[in-house]
Amino acid sequence: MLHINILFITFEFYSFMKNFFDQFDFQSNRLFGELNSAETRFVHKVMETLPIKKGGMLFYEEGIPTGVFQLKSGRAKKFKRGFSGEEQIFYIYTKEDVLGYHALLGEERYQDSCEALEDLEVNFISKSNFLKLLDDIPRLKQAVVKNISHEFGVLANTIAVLAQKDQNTRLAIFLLLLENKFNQFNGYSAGIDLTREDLSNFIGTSPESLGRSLKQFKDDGIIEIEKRIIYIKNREMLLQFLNLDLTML
Amino acid sequence: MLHINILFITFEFYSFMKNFFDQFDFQSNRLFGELNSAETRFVHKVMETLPIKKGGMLFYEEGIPTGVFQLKSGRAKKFKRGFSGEEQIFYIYTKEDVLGYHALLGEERYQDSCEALEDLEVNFISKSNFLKLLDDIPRLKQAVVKNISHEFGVLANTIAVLAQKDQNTRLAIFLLLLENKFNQFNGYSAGIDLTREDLSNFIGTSPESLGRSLKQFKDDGIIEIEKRIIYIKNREMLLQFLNLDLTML
DNA sequence: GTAAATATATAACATTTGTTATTATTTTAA
DNA sequence: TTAAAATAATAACAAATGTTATATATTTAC
Repeated sequence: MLHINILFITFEFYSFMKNFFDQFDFQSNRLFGELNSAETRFVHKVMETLPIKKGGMLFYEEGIPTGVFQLKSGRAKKFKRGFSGEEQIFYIYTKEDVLGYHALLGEERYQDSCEALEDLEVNFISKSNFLKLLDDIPRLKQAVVKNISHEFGVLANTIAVLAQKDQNTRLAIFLLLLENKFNQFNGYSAGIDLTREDLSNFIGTSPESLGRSLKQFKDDGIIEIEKRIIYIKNREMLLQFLNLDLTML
Repeated sequence: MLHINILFITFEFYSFMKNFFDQFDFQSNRLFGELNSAETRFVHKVMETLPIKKGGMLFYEEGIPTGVFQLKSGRAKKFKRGFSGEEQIFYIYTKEDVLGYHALLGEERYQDSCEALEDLEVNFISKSNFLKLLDDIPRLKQAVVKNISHEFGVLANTIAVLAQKDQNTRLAIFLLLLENKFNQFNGYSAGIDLTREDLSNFIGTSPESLGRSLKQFKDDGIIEIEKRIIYIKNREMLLQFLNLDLTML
């Protein structure tokens, strides 16, 4: 009886976590996944491999759209600059993610910038080829539109976190999200490897103030840091920041 | 010579302000505006007028999509609830705005909630009728997709403001935006009329702390308050919070 | 119109975050 | 490998924001 109960809790918990991660994930890695093998062949035909160095730009805010990218390996940050020029990161792309299609679906210019966080291998599809793919594969167009709609919800969720949560809570949330995102292809956790500046530009604080929160988490045994890589040691304590109604789990 | 210079400054200033307002405006009031008269007749044919009382819900987060709304009069807030249930407003719709189409373009459920801030007159288009319109008028579908893409940029800009700016700056920005949005159909300013709770749920603070910022603005002669309505008295001082490079204006 | 309920304004104190400065560590380039 | 440059960690103090409490004003319901 107890055993069954535990299984039930576990199932509820995993579905909560899945929902939590989905709410903050663009899921653009699924875009080409729903195609059949003939369509997939079409897509791969027009892809060209492109190496991009760490620090290189995939595209610039206000730049004229060139095409669509899929990351084969590496990570890239998407950000916007405010009036005063400060960088605000609002997403980090990883392996398999597709990006750059917003500007092709109506807007004339890129609305944000994308920069490689490390050396990237990228599959590139030129603007004309991608628009042709959308025309030839209605299911792909439908999937892209659906995904943009989903991404809208992700940004709305991000707004809620940034506007409502204090710094430690924001850090807890982003650590959970980043570890999930960075390690979904590994069987183990390789930790969270970001410069303090990037991490602080993501959670909305200064690097010094972020450092203080990290130290608190270290002192509480929630995380460990080696070099600059953050390892989560106590996931439960991070989840407590979410202020969940645990009776439902 | 001086005269020409002043004109130049004025032009630059207005184009800056226009750009500023556009960056934070969904512009969904333009959606039906680009249609020709025959298409417009089609659209109006399937619209039905719907009165909604203050506090009434146009739709709920997680609810099954019913259709699309256009406000004929009144204002409505769009919000999402965080894990702990706190309301985060991320947009306020006014006269002419069209809303509710995200959920129809792929997502199964509404991703956010929309509530009438006052008694509304609404034009409603049912889901099936709207989807038929999108099929019959490709230009409309194109415009909707383009607009969602634009809205994505608005949310990204909102994220940058909420993550990077302190409370007084956020208040200054939102006051400028709200006054522009609320009074774009009037020749004069009728001020900003929102409950303190709604305003604080928009700028990301508590009503008490918002009150303190409002008091500071009052003491500095930036605003005046009557009943709860906020009147901007010194627009220049609000603009200074934007930290602009004024040499370009 | 009046009482009750709700919303707003304000102040005082606690906590969090921003900022400046200094030291330690890591990375880069010669 | 080593020196220089860049990044990260930490501390101390200043400023901003959260929180609790109380008084005032406004709206609602009878």
